[in-house]
Amino acid sequence: MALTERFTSDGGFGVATTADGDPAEWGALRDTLVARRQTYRAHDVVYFEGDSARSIYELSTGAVMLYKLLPDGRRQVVEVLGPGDLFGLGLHDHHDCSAETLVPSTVAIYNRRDVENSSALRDHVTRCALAQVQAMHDHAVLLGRKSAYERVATFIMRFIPDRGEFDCPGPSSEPDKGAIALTMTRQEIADYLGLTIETVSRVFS
Amino acid sequence: MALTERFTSDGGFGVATTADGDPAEWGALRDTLVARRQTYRAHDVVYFEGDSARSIYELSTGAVMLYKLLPDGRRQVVEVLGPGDLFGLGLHDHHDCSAETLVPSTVAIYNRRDVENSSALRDHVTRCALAQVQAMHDHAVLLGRKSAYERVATFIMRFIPDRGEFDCPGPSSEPDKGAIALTMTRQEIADYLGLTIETVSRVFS
DNA sequence: CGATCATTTGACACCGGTCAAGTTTTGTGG
DNA sequence: CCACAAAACTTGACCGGTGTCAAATGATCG
Repeated sequence: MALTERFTSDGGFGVATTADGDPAEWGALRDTLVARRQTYRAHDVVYFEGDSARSIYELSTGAVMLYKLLPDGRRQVVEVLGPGDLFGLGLHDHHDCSAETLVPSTVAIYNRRDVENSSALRDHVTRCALAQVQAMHDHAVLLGRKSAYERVATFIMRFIPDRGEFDCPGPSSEPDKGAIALTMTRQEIADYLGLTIETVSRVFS
Repeated sequence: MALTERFTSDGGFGVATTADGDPAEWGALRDTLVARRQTYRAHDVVYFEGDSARSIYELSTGAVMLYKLLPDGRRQVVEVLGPGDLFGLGLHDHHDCSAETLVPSTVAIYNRRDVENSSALRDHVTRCALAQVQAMHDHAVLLGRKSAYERVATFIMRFIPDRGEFDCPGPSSEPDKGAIALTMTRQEIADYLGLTIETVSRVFS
C-alpha cells in the first residue's frame, strides 16, 4: 500500500500545535483498517488488567479511564482519555491496566497485526504514546508533590477549561472534557487524584 | 549543582535518505545517524525544562533522571533511565522536564529531523515511549496509593533486583542497577518517591 | 413510598511533613 | 596525610493535613 509519509507532510512531531490533528487522508485510511466498532454504556469495562492484548482501541466518542488495582483493593486511575486517544497499547501481550468507560462511548478496534503493518497507524501510536508520557509526567507531579487542595484545583482546570484569565494548557474549548468532570463520580475523582472520597468532597466545599 | 555545557547547535543538517532497517542493522544504522556523542559527569544537567528540543538523546552508559519543578521549588523526579533508554522525546518544540545524570554517563544525540526520516529510529522511539508509559503507570500507583514504607520497598525491589525472597546472598548479578540506587542521593530518592528526605532516611532504618 | 447508592459532614487518629539539632561523609587546600 | 569546611545524612520533637470510621443527608429508580 502506498502510504504517504506523515511526518514529512506535517512537519514532524516537533510541531508546536497540539497533539491531535489528523491528516486528511487519515479518515479514509482508518476505515480500511478498523476491525470493528463497539459501543459501551457508562462504566462498562473494555478490558481488564491481565487480559491478553490482541487489539488496540481508539476512542471515537465519550471518555475512558485506565486504572490499576493493588491486591488489597486500592485503585489508582492512571489516565483519563478523550475522543481521538488510543489505548490498549503496550509492549507486552497482556494489558497492564484495566479500561473502563466514564460515559457512554464508541470505540474503534484495530488488530495489532494490522497496526504493525501500517506506517500511518504506527505513527499515530507514537504520537499518542508521546502525548501520554507527557501527561503522565504532569500527573506524577500532582500525585507526588501537590496538596489535596492543589490536586482538586488542577483537576478542575484540566477538565473544565476556558475558565477565564488563567490559560489552560492543552487543547482548549473542548466541550467533551467538561462533561467528563461532571460524570466522574467522587470515587473516580479520588482514585485519579490519589485522595479519598471524603477529602475530595471536603475540598469542593 | 555542577556547571554544565549547554547545547547551542545541533550540528549537521538532516540527511533525507531513509534506510529502512530491521533490528539487525540497528548498530550500523545508528552510527550513521548519531549527530554526536557527549559525556557527562555525575549530576550534570543535560537539558532544562523549557529548553528548545532539537535533538533526542539515547543513554549509552550511566543513569539519567527526568524531573519537573514547581514554581516554589518542589521537585518531582518522573523517570529514572538506564542504558538504552531514549529521552528528550515529546510532541512539543520544548522539553517538558529537565534531564540530569545520576552518575557519569555517555549519551548519543540524534537530530529530530533525522529521526523523523528513519523508520528504524521511529520504531525505537515508539518502543521506548510505550515502555515509559507502562513504567509511569506503575509509578502513578506508587505515588497515589502506597505508603512511605511501601514506596521505599518498591524502590529497593526495582533498583536492587535479584534479592530473591529475603535472604541476601551477597552482591547481585547486576551491579549497574544496584549502583544507581547507591548513587542516588536521599534527596533524589525522596523526590522520586514523593517523600521527604527525612522520611526516606527513617524508613531505611 | 421505600431501597439502594452517592455524597456530605463530623470526630478522631495517625502517617508523614516541618523544624531543629547532631553526626557522618565528602571535598579541598595546605 | 591532615585540617577544615561544606554537604549529606541521621535522629528527635512536634504538628498539621489526610485517612479512617461513623452517621446523616440527598439522589435515583422501581
